[in-house]
Amino acid sequence: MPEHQLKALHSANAPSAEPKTLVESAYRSLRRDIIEGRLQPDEKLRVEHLKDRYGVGAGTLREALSLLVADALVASQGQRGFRVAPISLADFADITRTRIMLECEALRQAIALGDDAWEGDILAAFHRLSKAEEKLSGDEAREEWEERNRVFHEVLIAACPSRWTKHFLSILYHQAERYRRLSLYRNPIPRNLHEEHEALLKATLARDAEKATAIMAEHIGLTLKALQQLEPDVFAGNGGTQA
Amino acid sequence: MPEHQLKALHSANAPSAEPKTLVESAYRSLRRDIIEGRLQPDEKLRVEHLKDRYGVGAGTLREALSLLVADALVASQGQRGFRVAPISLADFADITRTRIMLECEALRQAIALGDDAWEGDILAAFHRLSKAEEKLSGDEAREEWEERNRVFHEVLIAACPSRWTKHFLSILYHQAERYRRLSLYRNPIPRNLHEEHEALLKATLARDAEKATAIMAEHIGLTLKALQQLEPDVFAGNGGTQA
DNA sequence: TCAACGTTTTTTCTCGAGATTTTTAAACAA
DNA sequence: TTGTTTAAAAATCTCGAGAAAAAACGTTGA
Repeated sequence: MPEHQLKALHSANAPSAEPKTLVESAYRSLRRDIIEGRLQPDEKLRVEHLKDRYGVGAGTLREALSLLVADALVASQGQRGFRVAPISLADFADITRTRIMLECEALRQAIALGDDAWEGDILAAFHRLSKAEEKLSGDEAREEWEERNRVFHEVLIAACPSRWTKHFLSILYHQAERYRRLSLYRNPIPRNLHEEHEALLKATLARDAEKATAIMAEHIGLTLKALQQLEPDVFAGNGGTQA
Repeated sequence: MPEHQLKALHSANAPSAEPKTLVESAYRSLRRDIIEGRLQPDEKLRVEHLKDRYGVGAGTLREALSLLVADALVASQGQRGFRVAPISLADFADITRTRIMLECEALRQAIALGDDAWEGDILAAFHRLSKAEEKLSGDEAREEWEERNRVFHEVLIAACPSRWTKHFLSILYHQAERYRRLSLYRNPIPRNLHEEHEALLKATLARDAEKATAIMAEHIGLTLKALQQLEPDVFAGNGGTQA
């Protein structure tokens, strides 16, 4: 029964199956609020307050928080409750480097092993992403763009046979999403995301692994560069020197 | 406060700090029982039975199980409870390959960045491991050897600055430990573990990154080869074709 | 003014009981 | 015998209340 393990490994990005339990429902709401910044980094998560906010019991919320520890979006300290995982530039640099290593390797394998159906899926995901890019001006559309961007990256490496690599990448992607929002808000470097994605698409379909991975590394690294050129006050109240 | 995040990321292998809550206590006992095979792969984990076995309440045990989902040692299915994560040869092959990629990269960085204290720690860990290897004949000593082997691998890459790489490696190490026990029980290939570790030590201290990573890849890969040469009935009742 | 101590308040952690859902088993018809 | 429907049984999921710990606060003393 491979389905179970896949679901377990990819619990972080289950396509969009309806949450069947209150725990899962609270888990998703919490994760969304953390990634989108409504629950700020390093903020204390008091169970008594949050159980009203999300309309569940204390035990249920506690269980949802335990699941978020898996994604490293929440940190639990011994007997002193839960906190939103802190952020720092050093941490994002680590996330970016690790993600580049894994995602380039996955892409290399996908290019070597992908079949026709895989190519088709990539084209479809790219098309949907392009459509979302056009109407990115409105703030509402960002939600949709973020989702389609995730799917595009996911489909690119779908032909990679390593479940573990993809599992780790999905964790890193969600981590990076927190930082990406900071970057987009301030908009320091005007990027032409469409061209980046198109170059990635063409190199991949041409089965040019060297070129594709180079573009991918550049593409992922640009968000880090953007954040590095930002004033450090974005990370208000962090530790700062972790990695 | 870097300590929190480190603890969160490395929750899977907290050095040996006393468990301060019942949840953590149950979490450790459960993880131990799963890794050592007392709770068999794919076995159903009924909360009502297990809460007696571990002497905690239902909610507490449920929370501990949620934490184990993080390590992918337990899989939770919608509204149908928890299960021990299944095992398969394909899964172990994936674990091994991914681990080789990450651990070699980490070792390369450690060799480039390690200082004198790091070298000293490696020597100390190697010495303790060697002592444990001598008395490995008895079954009791395996516990100690396994722990010192883990520390040796951990210290080797301690100088690698990437917390995320080390976090993922600690997950993979625990996963591999389940399979390693299967391999040791049957003992198909007589390995000279001491020589392997010594070669690894010498190449690392000589700062020969190419040689060290080559030895590391061979060292990690041997357990997979041993299991591949074993009859497939070791994985009784698995899916078998996942990766 | 500052530091240390003990009390009060808040928060976390833990447990058992009740409501839904899934699974199992039996009964019945074709 | 086989398949479907129904009912009983088991397990999961959820909640609120009580015990233990940590944080906050004010008081006391130098």
